[in-house]
Amino acid sequence: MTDMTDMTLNIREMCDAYQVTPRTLRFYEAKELLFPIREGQKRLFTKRDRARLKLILRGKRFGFSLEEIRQLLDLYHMGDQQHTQLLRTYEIASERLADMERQRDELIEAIDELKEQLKWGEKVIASAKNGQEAAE
Amino acid sequence: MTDMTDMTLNIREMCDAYQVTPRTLRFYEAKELLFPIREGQKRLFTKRDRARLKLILRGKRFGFSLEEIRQLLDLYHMGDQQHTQLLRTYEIASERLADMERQRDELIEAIDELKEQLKWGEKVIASAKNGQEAAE
DNA sequence: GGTATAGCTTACGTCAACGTAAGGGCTGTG
DNA sequence: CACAGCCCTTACGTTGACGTAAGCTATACC
Repeated sequence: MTDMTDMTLNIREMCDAYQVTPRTLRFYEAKELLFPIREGQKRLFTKRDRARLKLILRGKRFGFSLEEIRQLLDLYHMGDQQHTQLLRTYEIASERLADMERQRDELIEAIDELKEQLKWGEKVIASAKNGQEAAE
Repeated sequence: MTDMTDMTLNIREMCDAYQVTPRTLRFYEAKELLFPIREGQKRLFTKRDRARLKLILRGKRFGFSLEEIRQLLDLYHMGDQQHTQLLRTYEIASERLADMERQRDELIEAIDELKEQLKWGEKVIASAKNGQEAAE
């Protein structure tokens, strides 16, 4: 077996893998969302960074700010934290979960409503088309 | 019956009703998301404005930009549009709907995962507590 | 008439999340 | 060694969605 060393990606590979720009990755590092190791001055992104980036991108799609995401990430990465900090993180995550559930419910409702509107739109379009045909 | 005239709200009432600032309402008017009528130079928000504002605020919670929302609003308000414009609006709304459905699915998945993490967090917290008790 | 209250306009300020430009370093290749 | 190709840092620019301050206006009340 080819020594499947705990593969790291350089910045270019990382960008291609996740459809982001180098600037974005460096920005996330500056904001302490990612912690690539260094080889000389070049960044090497680990498996851990890849897991975190996935979560970051997902969080963004749900409208969370990077700061909120940073706090959430802590939850996924607490091994030897202090108890109180851990509790705080747990609370934050619980709130976030409630947010997400609310958002999900509202989203489901909004989807229904929009579907209704689209049905209505189809009717209008169809009748407009008929009107046009009649005018020809 | 007290003449239930098609009640309009002034800017203050509107703000209180929807938890937004006057600046926000003026901003939305400038961006042509709302169309309050004028009494002198004062704005009066109609039932239509209230319906639109609800949709705007919801759209925002889903991470849509004001411009995207503006296009969507057209769908809820097309009476005498031209056919092509109407079609375009319909398309935009359809895309938006697809977005929302994707978002919903992803959200549901993320909720599950976060729940898992929280369960795990509970375990860590519980065991940390035991350790502390044992140390006392 | 004075002034408090509410609303208005104009315009500059702010914050997040990057974009983009400028200049420097390392490595390999002809 | 010259030059290309990547990567790096520093730092100013940009966009969206308002915040905020300054100064004007109209109505209400004393």
